[in-house]
Amino acid sequence: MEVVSSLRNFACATQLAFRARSPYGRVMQDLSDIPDLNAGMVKCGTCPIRHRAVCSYSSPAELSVLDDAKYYREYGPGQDIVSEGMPTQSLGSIVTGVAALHKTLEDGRRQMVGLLFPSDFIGRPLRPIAPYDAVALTPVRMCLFHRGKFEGIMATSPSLARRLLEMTLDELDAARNWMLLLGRKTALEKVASFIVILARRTAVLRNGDVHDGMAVEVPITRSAMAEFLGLTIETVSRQIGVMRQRGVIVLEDRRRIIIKDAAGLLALAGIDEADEDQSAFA
Amino acid sequence: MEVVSSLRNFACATQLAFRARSPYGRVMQDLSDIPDLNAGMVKCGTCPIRHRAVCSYSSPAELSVLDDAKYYREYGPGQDIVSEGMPTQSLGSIVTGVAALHKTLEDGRRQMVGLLFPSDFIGRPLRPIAPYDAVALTPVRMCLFHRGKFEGIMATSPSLARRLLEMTLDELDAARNWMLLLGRKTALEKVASFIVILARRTAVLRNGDVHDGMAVEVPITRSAMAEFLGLTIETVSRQIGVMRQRGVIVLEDRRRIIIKDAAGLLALAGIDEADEDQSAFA
DNA sequence: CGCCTGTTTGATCTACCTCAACTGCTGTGG
DNA sequence: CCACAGCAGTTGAGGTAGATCAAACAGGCG
Repeated sequence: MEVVSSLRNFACATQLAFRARSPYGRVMQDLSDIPDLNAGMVKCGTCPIRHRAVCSYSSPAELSVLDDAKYYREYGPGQDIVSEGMPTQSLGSIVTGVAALHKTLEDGRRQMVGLLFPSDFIGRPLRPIAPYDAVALTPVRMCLFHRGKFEGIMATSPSLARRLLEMTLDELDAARNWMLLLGRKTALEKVASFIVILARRTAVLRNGDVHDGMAVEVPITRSAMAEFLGLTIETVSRQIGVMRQRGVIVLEDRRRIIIKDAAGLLALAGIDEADEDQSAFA
Repeated sequence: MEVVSSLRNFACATQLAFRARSPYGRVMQDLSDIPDLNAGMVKCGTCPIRHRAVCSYSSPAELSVLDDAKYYREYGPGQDIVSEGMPTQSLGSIVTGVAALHKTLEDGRRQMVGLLFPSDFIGRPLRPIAPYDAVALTPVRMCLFHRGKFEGIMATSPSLARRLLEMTLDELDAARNWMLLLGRKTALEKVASFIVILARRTAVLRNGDVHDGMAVEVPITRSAMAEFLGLTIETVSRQIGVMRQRGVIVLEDRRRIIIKDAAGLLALAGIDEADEDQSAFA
């Protein structure tokens, strides 16, 4: 378990760095409207998310079945991967990039309900109608399977189902931590918690811990942060300001934060150390 | 899928009625501190939750293995079933009663993160440390397995794992709807949504729909409602008052609500009809 | 009858939202 | 090369939904 979780974090942090250095504009988005079925296609055995994605327990024989069935597709920032209420004909893993799941009320109020990094899985076997939007926040490359094909493979290969159960249980834990945040934390605690989440992803990659002086890349806009936290962008911005004034963090750049006082940040987030290794969103 | 969901709802509504007629006091709770390993023990084949619990896909042969491994235990209202941060040596299904999962911040702020009815599963295979408290809200009877034994059975019998995956995916959907509620709905919408959730459980039991004049049993206290909704008890009470004044509902009793204007209630809850059959917490 | 717990109601306070103006960066076109 | 449009982010002023503090009320149980 520990290994899997470290690897997940590795992927995420890699992505953060990538995103920060390469902000993409509208042109990229339009280009990627064209499905890219071949470019950069990789054999499962050498896939960067091989050891942490839904296929990580699959044997070489099972992998070759997946190899034959899979196809790649790319999405530009802001582009929909799946749309709420629409049937999805395919499902699969994020290979590179960051995506978000959203739910929306009729009047347009939106709440992010998932923040997904490389190796995370999008789509529900056996349920064709998507209960949320999935949107690419950065350029995203997906490794996809047609729904029916995937369900068929899953029925004959228990290792896929087992890994999917494990990942789903982890996501459920994360969702529950997130519910505590949404329902009971103050704005300051919410923003501090979000920075801690990012910091832990980054730290685990280096086999380290969250420590004073470490830099954290923020892979998403203030607006996406606000949707994550159930706040407005103004409140997010103000709370970041508060933490800056208190000397807990320094903004190196709008997308890069230096943690000056890790203990203070943890305290602001209302997180006890015991939660540390339980889940992505402790 | 449809059948399963109807049956789930049947169990819940049964429970609601039971709870409303039989409020238990402290004495019951003390009695139930003594594990009750035999009384009311039932063969899996005739178990009331047989067709919707984690075992619902198990063959007769598999059931007899479960039959040998299982034991019952009862919990009184307010009693802990599992405690956050503690190792759990067993896991299993609710046979009768209602239980809640809570997460707590150091200063005592609490958020409910799960509301569980008969056939729902408590405990995570492969993760011995519980990330939340589980508390009985009414008298609860659990059908339990020792952790190691359950994991062993799961490894050899894919039908258990498959059903558990299905249930976990449903819970994740529910959690995401709940996140939308916590992050973006107003107090009035939250309370209206909660009543709609209860009403749908009740309605589906009768193979009907939420309609004017229907009665809804509220299985939990205002305080538990507040913890569910991320509000205070006072606010919950006031919003119920608002709906009463507007003629949307009538309180027959503190634990029993008559819906006068179902369409109005749905509108207040900010739920569109399309969500109707997607999840317990649409 | 009187206590205890759960609920309602009232008065005030405040954290966060809303509306609005401004800053700074990036890309674009003259 | 500069001007300026467009967007993400910050900052400010003011309003409000919901929390907090406090008191009254209702039902069940000893």
